[in-house]
Amino acid sequence: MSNVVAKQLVQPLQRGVVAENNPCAACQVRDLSICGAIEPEHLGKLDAIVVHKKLVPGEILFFEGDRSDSLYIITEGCVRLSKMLADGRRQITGFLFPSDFLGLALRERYAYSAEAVDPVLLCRYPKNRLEALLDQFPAMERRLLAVASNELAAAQDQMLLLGRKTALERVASFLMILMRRMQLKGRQDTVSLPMTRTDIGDYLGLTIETVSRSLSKLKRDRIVRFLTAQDMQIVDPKRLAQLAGADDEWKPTTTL
Amino acid sequence: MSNVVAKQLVQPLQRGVVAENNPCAACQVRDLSICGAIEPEHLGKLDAIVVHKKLVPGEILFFEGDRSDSLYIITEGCVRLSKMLADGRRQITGFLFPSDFLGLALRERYAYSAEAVDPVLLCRYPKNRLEALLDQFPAMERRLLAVASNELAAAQDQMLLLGRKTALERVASFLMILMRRMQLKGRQDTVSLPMTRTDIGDYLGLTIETVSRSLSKLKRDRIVRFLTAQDMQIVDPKRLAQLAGADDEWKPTTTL
DNA sequence: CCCGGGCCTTGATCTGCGTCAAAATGCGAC
DNA sequence: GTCGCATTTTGACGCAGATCAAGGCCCGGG
Repeated sequence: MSNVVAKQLVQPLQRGVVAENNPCAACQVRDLSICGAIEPEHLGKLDAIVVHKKLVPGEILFFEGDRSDSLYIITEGCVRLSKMLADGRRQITGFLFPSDFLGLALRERYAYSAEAVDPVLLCRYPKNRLEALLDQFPAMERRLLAVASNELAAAQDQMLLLGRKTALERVASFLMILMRRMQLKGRQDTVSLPMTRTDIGDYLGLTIETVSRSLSKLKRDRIVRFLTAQDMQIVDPKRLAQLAGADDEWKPTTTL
Repeated sequence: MSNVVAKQLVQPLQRGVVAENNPCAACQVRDLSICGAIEPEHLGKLDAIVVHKKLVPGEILFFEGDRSDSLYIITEGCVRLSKMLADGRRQITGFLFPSDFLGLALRERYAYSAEAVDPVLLCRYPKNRLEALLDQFPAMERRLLAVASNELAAAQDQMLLLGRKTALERVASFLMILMRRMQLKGRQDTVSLPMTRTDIGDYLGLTIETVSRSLSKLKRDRIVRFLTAQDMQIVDPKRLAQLAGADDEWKPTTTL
C-alpha cells in the first residue's frame, strides 16, 4: 500500500531557483494558511523544514491507516480525502484547495486516504519538526486549533447534509460550498468542478446518476448554466442558497 | 431563544462542601479529560474559574447560533448536540458523556445546540479565562488539539456512516460506539441507551421506525438482548462488529 | 389497583433514490 | 477532422427505508 507516493517529484524550479530566496515569503496562500501565524522574519525556519511536492491527477498522497509522519499544505490544485468500507463503498469526507491544511492529527495514523484530483502542488512538513516549531510559535498552534475548530464545524454541516437533506438540497449545498471557496480568491459567480461526478456522488452520499439528474434540474430551472461539464455559472445564487437550506445568517465565513 | 439556560442551578453540595477543598483534584474524570494536562499542584487555577452546573433532562445548555462564551466538560450524564434545518429536520451530530469536552471553538458562535438527555452535571469555564490558562499551560493546549483531532476523526467516521451505510449497519455501528464508551469505564457487554429512539434516529439519519426495526432484527438474530427498552446486552460482539463494518484494526482507541 | 400518556414496536403502503441499461457528449490521440 | 474511450446524461424499473396507521408496553399519579 501507499508507495505510489515514492515518485515524489521535487519541483526543481521552486526548489532550485526560489528556495534560496525564501519561497515561503513569496507564497501566495500564506496569509490564508497557518504559515501566516509566523512573523516574516522567522519564515526561514519554515523554509528549512519544508519539502515541495507535486502530484499528478489520481496520484495517492497517503492511504487510510498509513503512519502519519507528515503534515501538508496545498498550494495548488484539489485533493480529495476519503474513507472506504470493506466492500468498496466510499465516502469522500472533504475536498481540499490551496491554503488548506492536511494531516492535522497528533494521531498515529491517517484516518483517511488523500489523493490528487487534478495536478497538485503542496508543501510537506515532517511532523516532529513541525511540532518543534509549534513549541516556538504558540501563535501557530493557536491557529491550528482554529483550523481544527473550523473543520469540525464543516464536518457537522456535512453530517446535517448527509443525514437529513434531499438529493437536490445536497447538490445545491455542494455548489454553495464551492462557490464560497472560489469567492475567497476573486471568482464570483463561476464555479469549476475539477472532480468527477463519481467524486461528487461519494462526497454527497449519492450515486452519479442522482447527482447528474439534480444538476440537470438546476439547469432546467435556470439556477445554473453549464459552460462545459466542469465549468458552471451560478445564475441565481439566491435560489440556490434557498435550496441548499441556507440557515447561514449568523454563520461567519471561515474566521481563520 | 436560548434563555431556558437562565435557571442554571449551581450545585450547592459540590460548590459549598467540596470546592474549598479543591474539587478538581477529586474529580473522577479528570485524567480522561483535558484537565489531566495540568499538574496537580496547579489545579487550583482551574478551580478558580470553574462553575458547576446541573441540567435536568431536556434542558437546553445553548442554541445553535448563540454567542459562545463558555467551554464545558461533562462530569455526569449525557448531552446531545444537534443542528436543524428551517423546516425542523434535525441532525444530532454527537452524544457527549462524562469527560467529554463541549464548546471547543475559538469561534464566535456555537455551530450547534446542546441539550441534556438525562440529568447532567458539568463544569463551565468562561472562554476568555480558560484561554488565559491555555497560555500558561501549553500542555493543555496541545491536549485540546488532540481532542479536536479525535473529534474530527469521529466526525469522518460518522460521515461514512451517514453517506454509505445501510440502516442495519448504522444501528450496529451506533451500538459499537456506545459499547466502546462504556468499556472505558468498566461495563463490558452491557449498554444503556439514555436517549430516545427519536434521538437515535436523528443521530443515524433514520426514522424511529427504522431504528426500532433494526434493533428488533438484532434481537431476533440473537446479537443483542434487551433487559428494558433502554438497557441491552451485547450477546455477540463479534457479529455486531462485522455488521458495523469493522474496518477498525489499526484504529487506536482514542489516544488522548 | 387502575388509568392515561408517552414511548416503542409492528404492519401496510408509498416513494425518492438506487440500479440497470443505453444513448449522448466531450476530449485526447493520431 | 475523426476515431475511440471515458464520462455524463437520460430513461425504465425496483427496493430500502419513509410514511401512515394501529396496537402494546411501561411507568407515574390518583
